[in-house]
Amino acid sequence: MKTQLGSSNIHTLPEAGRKERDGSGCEACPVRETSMCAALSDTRLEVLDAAASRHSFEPDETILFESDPADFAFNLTEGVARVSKMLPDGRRQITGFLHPGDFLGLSYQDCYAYSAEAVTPVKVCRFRKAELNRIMRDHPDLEHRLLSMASNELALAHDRMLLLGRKSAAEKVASFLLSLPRKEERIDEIDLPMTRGDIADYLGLTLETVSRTLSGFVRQQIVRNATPRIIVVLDMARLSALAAGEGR
Amino acid sequence: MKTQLGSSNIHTLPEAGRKERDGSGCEACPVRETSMCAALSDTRLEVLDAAASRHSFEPDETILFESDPADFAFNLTEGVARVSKMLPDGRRQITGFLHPGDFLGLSYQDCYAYSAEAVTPVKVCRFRKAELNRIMRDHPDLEHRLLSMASNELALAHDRMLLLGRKSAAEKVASFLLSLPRKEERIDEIDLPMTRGDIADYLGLTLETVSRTLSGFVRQQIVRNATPRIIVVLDMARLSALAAGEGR
DNA sequence: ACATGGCTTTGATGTGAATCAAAGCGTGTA
DNA sequence: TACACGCTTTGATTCACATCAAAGCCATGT
Repeated sequence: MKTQLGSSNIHTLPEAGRKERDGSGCEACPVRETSMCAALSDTRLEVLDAAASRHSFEPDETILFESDPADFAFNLTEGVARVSKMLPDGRRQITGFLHPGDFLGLSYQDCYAYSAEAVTPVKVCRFRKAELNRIMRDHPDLEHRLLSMASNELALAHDRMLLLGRKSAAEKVASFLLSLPRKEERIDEIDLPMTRGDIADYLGLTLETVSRTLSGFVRQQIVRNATPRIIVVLDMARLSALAAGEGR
Repeated sequence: MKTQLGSSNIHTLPEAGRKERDGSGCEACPVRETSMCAALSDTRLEVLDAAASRHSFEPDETILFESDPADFAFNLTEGVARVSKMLPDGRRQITGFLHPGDFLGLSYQDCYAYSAEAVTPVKVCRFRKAELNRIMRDHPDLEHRLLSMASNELALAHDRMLLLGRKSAAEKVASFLLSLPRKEERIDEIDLPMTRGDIADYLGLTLETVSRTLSGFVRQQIVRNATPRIIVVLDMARLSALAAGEGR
């Protein structure tokens, strides 16, 4: 999978993504307790609420674009997004998939160092960086929360480097499957909203290798394919061992 | 390069590394202006000074060890260190080389997620995490500084993922050479204090491939070998193009 | 000056994943 | 119902890098 510049893939215009008009604030927000917002009490959250504007993005729409001025930060409230970097000839590395509660756009540089696009329909809270910085000055708890989130991200980034630099294709795919969020009630079902090409660009492989590896897992009865998009884990022990780098 | 468990590679004992007795504080510290300490005025810095203990490590000595309780954070003041993660069978990924001014041990987990060892003789300021957190509460500027350092690290980590996942061996080695700090007066000289095996484990290659690639650069007159440890850049444009993924 | 040991370089060969190529399969649409 | 488009799977072949193996090159110490 080389470039990904489909027709709908327009750069971030000042008002990219549909702006939501309904005043649905933070009270009923699905990530109230898992995102950075958890750092603030209900009353203090009003400051963030006032600073936020809500936006929606359709699949493959660009949320922010590498090298654009980094004026905004985002809180992902619904859907799945991919963060990626490109080489001049189109080679792409997806550096992360974002899920509800994840923060996007932390950076003290002038321009974004990466792009982000919606994988599924996405909703975000958008903040002006300058305003967010002002709020952080007044609310150290928020800054503390962001530091702890950043430090967790850093730990995950180190795991990813180990994966990219030293794991085999099978180990990469196994690790990836286990890194995805699963529903508690269906703990053995893994949803893959992204394409094989996206997965390949995340794991440093080609889409053919991802597909072949997954087929191999099916043949070995490690997983079962409910649909191409839903994978059911049959042998969690084996999958975990592979992911940890213990099985061949 | 598989394991690296040489004789001197003892785990972090409570008092690993020689503790320095001389009271040389922060006034003359070489990283006063580049490390997290830059966030504090001279007077406020005394609080950090009081909380710090100074330690030295010889080459290959362990500064902190993966899975040990993460009680301390470190400020590297002199020397070069490597941060690494291992797979159970000994495959190793070096996730970063640390230079003076770099911070080590940020993490809100109970145990370190990686190991760190000295490459050259290293000096550090060591802080108890609990104490550092207390100081941060009283000095939001320090927390702000750490957040900005963490966000820079995160950006570098994303670059590293692009490198590991999508760059060729030549592009990896070129990127690596240009990522190393150079002296202003000798801007074309690159010092490689680490072994070819370390470089390989950093780039997701083998030491033979690193050596061959470097030899290739010499053959193509891109660099010259002053000693195996000192590389002189002859064609910076070509090297930069390679690193950026523009030359073949 | 001469061994020793650790790192680096170079060479021969092998292999896992990439590349090139062509079917399958599903889902939305006429 | 049938067509079409995009994604996925499978197959044949190639290639970049790994692996295995052997010198070379310094430092250090005797």
